[in-house]
Amino acid sequence: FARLGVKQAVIDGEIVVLDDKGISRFAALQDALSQGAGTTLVFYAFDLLYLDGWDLRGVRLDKRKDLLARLLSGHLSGRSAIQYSDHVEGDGMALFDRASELGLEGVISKRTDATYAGGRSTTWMKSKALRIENFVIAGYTASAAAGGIGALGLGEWVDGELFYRGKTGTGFDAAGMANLLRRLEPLRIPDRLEGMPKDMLPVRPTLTARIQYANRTTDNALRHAVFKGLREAELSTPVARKRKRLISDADLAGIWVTNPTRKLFGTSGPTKLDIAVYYAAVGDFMLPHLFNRPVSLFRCPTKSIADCFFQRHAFNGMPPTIKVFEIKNSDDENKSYISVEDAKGYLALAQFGVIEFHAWGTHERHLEKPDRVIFDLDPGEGMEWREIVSAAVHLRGHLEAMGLVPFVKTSGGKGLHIVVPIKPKLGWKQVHAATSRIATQLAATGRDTFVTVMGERNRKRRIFIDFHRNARSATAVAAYSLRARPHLPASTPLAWRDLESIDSPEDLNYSSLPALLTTTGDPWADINEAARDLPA
DNA sequence: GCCGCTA
DNA sequence: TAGCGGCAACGCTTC
DNA sequence: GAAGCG
Ligand SMILES: [Mn+2]
Ligand SMILES: [Mn+2]
Repeated sequence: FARLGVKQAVIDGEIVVLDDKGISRFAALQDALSQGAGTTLVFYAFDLLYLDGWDLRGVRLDKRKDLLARLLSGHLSGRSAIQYSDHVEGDGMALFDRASELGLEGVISKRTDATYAGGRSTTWMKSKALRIENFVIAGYTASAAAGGIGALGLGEWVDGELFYRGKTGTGFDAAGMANLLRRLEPLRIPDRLEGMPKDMLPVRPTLTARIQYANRTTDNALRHAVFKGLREAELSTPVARKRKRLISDADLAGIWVTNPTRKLFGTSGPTKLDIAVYYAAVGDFMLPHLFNRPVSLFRCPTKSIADCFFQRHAFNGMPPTIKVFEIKNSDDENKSYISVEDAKGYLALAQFGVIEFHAWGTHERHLEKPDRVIFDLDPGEGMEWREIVSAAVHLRGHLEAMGLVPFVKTSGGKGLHIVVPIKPKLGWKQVHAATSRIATQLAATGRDTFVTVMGERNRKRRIFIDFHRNARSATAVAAYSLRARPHLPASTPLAWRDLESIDSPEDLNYSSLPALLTTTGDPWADINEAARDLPA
């Protein structure tokens, strides 16, 4: 400001932080203000109220901006900390559409002949851009005239509860509608959400749609909602391979649970039966990775998510075919441990409220010689999904250069697991140390991206390479295990070529995964043949 | 979710 | 017999 | 030695 050719001026404007596309991001400004340094603040000047003795508040807007532009001109470059906030006269609608497209927050419109007025007034208005967000499809209205569906009923999860948010009747063509109808019809359920119209047919809220809308009514319903497509994961179809059946029809017929309709968390969402059905559906793919490994179960037998607990020892009432054996702990005491060794025991665990399976990186037959190691990439706050993906690809290259064959799965949360099959030759101490070295080497290639230490605040905006899952008695969530969170995401093995096409790992969950697996099969089917020697 | 104790 | 309470991991790292 | 972490 000191360089401007002026003694005193009052300039109205806004301080912003721009992202790499030059778009103002409020969240980035908050970050910048709380962290103090490191980012570049920019002041956008949009009005001039006073200039060297002249009060300009009574002057027309177009004249004021003209003066402002002349005051600043000659002092600004594209990188200056002060920028002139330019305007467009005339076609407001076209500008608004373009702003929506670019993902801008919206448009401010002002009358060119207006004098300055602080606060709200009729001479200017703010038009928030249309936004696209995800909503659950909670129902639909049937309409023969429209070709099946009249409108989709939309829902939104808030604290584990589903609320009706209105409907949309536009955005789908004939083919899209036929597909939607085919998907929605089998999902019909009896109970309507509060506020849902009487002619709407409620469905299980398992499909998510991208919905564009302008704003919300006072009771939070969407205005001008437009269907922009289903949000779902898409995976590649490999050359057909025969599905090896590990679960027989007799096993399936024997599935039994008490309280099948018990909602796991809160008043809506998945039930105990959903868990049983999911594990029955994925068992053929999951069991090869689970059989005969010491396993810890994460159980949620009651309604309260806070009462969930880990169980690694044998327990009363256990399914009879769950195997029990002894393992010495670090104090040399014998403790009972368990493993799954047939489909019957596996399927029976749903009755005990088992949601998650966590396995050791070894088999009972050679307990002290691990056969799989895992690098758990944990994103710190502020890490984007695509950054985790590129970190995983980076680590893959590193491991392949060592002659190893890495596999990838989602963790079920926000991270990724890189799993490497190894020949069971080294002991736990050596394996843990070897993975520590690999993690440290990787971290050295990007100090700003990676950390290998657990505690430390520095995990913010970094990826923690957690190699400690490779210590004796440590576990990692098993391939295809669900996670005990509201929409039951699954830890999902992926083909490397599919990794980049996933944009939100929560789309891989108890409801979507069984169908996806019937076309993809298990991308880890050949993992055991890929075991190599881990350099000690 | 299950078991064992108590009223 | 209905109801209630106890119970269901662990080892390593970091402070 | 206690607290945090997964
Ligand atoms: Mn993780
Ligand atoms: Mn971790």
